[in-house]
Amino acid sequence: MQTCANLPRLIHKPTSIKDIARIANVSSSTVSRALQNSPLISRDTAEKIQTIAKQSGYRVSAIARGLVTQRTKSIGVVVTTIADPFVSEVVDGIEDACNHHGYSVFLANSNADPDRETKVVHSFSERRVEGIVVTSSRVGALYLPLLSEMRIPIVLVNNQHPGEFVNSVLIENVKASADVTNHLIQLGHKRIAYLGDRYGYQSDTERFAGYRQAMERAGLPFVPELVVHGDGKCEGAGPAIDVLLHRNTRPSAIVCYNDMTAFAAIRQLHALGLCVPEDVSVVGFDDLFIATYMEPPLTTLKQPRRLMGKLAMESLLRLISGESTESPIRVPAELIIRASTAPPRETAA
Amino acid sequence: MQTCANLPRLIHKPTSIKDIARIANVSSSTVSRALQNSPLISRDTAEKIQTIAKQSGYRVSAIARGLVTQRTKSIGVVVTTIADPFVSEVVDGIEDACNHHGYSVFLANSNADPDRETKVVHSFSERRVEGIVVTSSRVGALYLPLLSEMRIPIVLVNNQHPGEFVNSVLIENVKASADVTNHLIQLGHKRIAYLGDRYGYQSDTERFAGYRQAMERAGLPFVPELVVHGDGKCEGAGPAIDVLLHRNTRPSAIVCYNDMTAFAAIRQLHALGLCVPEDVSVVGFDDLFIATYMEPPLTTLKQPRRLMGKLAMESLLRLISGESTESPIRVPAELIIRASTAPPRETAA
DNA sequence: TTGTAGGCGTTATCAT
DNA sequence: ATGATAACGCCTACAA
Repeated sequence: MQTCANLPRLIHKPTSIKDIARIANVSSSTVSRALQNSPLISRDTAEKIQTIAKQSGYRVSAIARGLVTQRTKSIGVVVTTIADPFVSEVVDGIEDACNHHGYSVFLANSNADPDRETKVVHSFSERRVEGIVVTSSRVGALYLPLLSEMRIPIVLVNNQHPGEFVNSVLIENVKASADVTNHLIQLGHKRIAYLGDRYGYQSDTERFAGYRQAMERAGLPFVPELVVHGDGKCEGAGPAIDVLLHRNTRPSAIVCYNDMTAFAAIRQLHALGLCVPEDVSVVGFDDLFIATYMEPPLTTLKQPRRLMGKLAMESLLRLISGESTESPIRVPAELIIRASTAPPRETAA
Repeated sequence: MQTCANLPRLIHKPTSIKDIARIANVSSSTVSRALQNSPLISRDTAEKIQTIAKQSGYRVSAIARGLVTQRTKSIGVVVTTIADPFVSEVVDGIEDACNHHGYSVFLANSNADPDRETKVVHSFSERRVEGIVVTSSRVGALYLPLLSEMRIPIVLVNNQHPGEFVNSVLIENVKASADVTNHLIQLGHKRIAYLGDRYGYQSDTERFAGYRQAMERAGLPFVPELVVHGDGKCEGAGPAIDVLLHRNTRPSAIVCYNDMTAFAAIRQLHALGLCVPEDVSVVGFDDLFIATYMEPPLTTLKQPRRLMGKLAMESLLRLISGESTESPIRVPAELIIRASTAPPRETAA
């Protein structure tokens, strides 16, 4: 338990280009140039200056530089919550790409609150970020007015919106969802339920479309009773499962909007005395790392999350540099078959 | 698939205080004051100016302001990887606290690479962040020289280091680990193993100490054979379990360094045909949200991660404002008993 | 190769 | 209550 009062620090001021200039007996422009390895500087002075800079622990003020260059080399990332495992991996990819390009990232949670989200974007705007990437927001519509006003390029991950400075990176949801539904169909399932998300997320809509497409192509009837909605998180799935199982048509398999939903669904099924996959097959979407560790290990769709972050950032950089870009960028999801799916009871052996 | 070439944006410049001044026919200082609701301004002009500001979509340049005020209202957060569920929740707490205080957060991954970590801190320094929080780094020692040079307050989460501008927020690891070990002892276990982390993390050391303390106080012998090390992640635990089970003394319970390790351990035990908790009890540390969803649900220690982030940020703010502070801050972990622990076979019934 | 001067968008310190 | 002016730390013509 140590205590420290450290007011003196507040007086401290970092060494500036001028300080170095004084020591080196040159003008501050010379220092500036030397520090940027400008070819207009003699070897000698350049070295001398760099030595002094190092010794004095000099660090350019990115903020002073930003003021004059009008480029902050920073971007903003707004997420619903960074605590979401899907989101955090995407951000990991974004951050990595940022490094490679000398950018820094501002991070902000919106907590899915439109007000908060607006404030965040404003704050980013004040900080003069060169671009913004938004992951998994359902309020993409908010950005259109905001950005036309701010003229900052934006990239949406798992959400889409038309617009001049707006790009998107999306999973091939329809195909992926159809893939996993087909997997169930091939196992012999006929009464396949869809457990979706409550909010009007684009990804939910698309996954639902893929589900319907696969059912239709297989000549299986679409039964509205087999469609139910959670809230995209664990909490909502339990009740949704209850509802589903108390309807007339009982499913032999459930396509879940995402892994979290699937976890909760499986748990609820267990609570109701049902076995997975013996009584009901369950599939997720995401391939969170714990999907492997579940009992049973979850059949799901693997999204290249880090890659999505990387692509989003690269797309943003293109937007920033004024290059023409292609949008949306669609990335494929890979079907990972594990043990939560099996042929239905009546068909199996 | 839409294409857009948007070079014009690059020419665009945000409206400044001067623009507003011109429109309102006042000096820029008046505008500055009006925008800050200075009492030195007449109601009328203030309103007029604010209206114009709103209409023209004016946003203060935080960077210009920062240059003159010498306060950026920003902090840096360095993490090994934001994709780690423990880390991301801590960051969630930090971010939240930042909001409440008008701060923005720069996020950077170090990937546990000292070089990278140094670069990150330098980058933060250039951006003139007012403080830095570092989570779960094992290279805390790096910071001492760096920061004495930069004089930026730092708060370490789950790591500790003495120093003038350094504070720490830590879990009461020793007690928590002793608690969970005691839980096993009370169930009747005697051959309790410890599955630790490979790196020299402080938290690992402390948890190991708690384990030993509990064993000793219960009069149980310390068996070095029962101690094995993974790598703090899933990958390392499997092999470690193999090693452990091929030694002479077979444990009836395993205290794992964290939940991830525990998941992997359970999985490996299953692979070896052993049942949890019938054959071997397993406990984790963290209470990741999926701990509930595991089969069996994991007995573990719940760390108040969000709170830790919040406390870290508040501690940092105090450091920033030069207040004297108390360090380290220790937060308790709560024992959550679930189904992965049971009396050992020979004792049961 | 180096120096001078001006400005980036604010705030702060004087005056008025 | 408002305006003029000078910073803040850096970059970049333009001059020398």
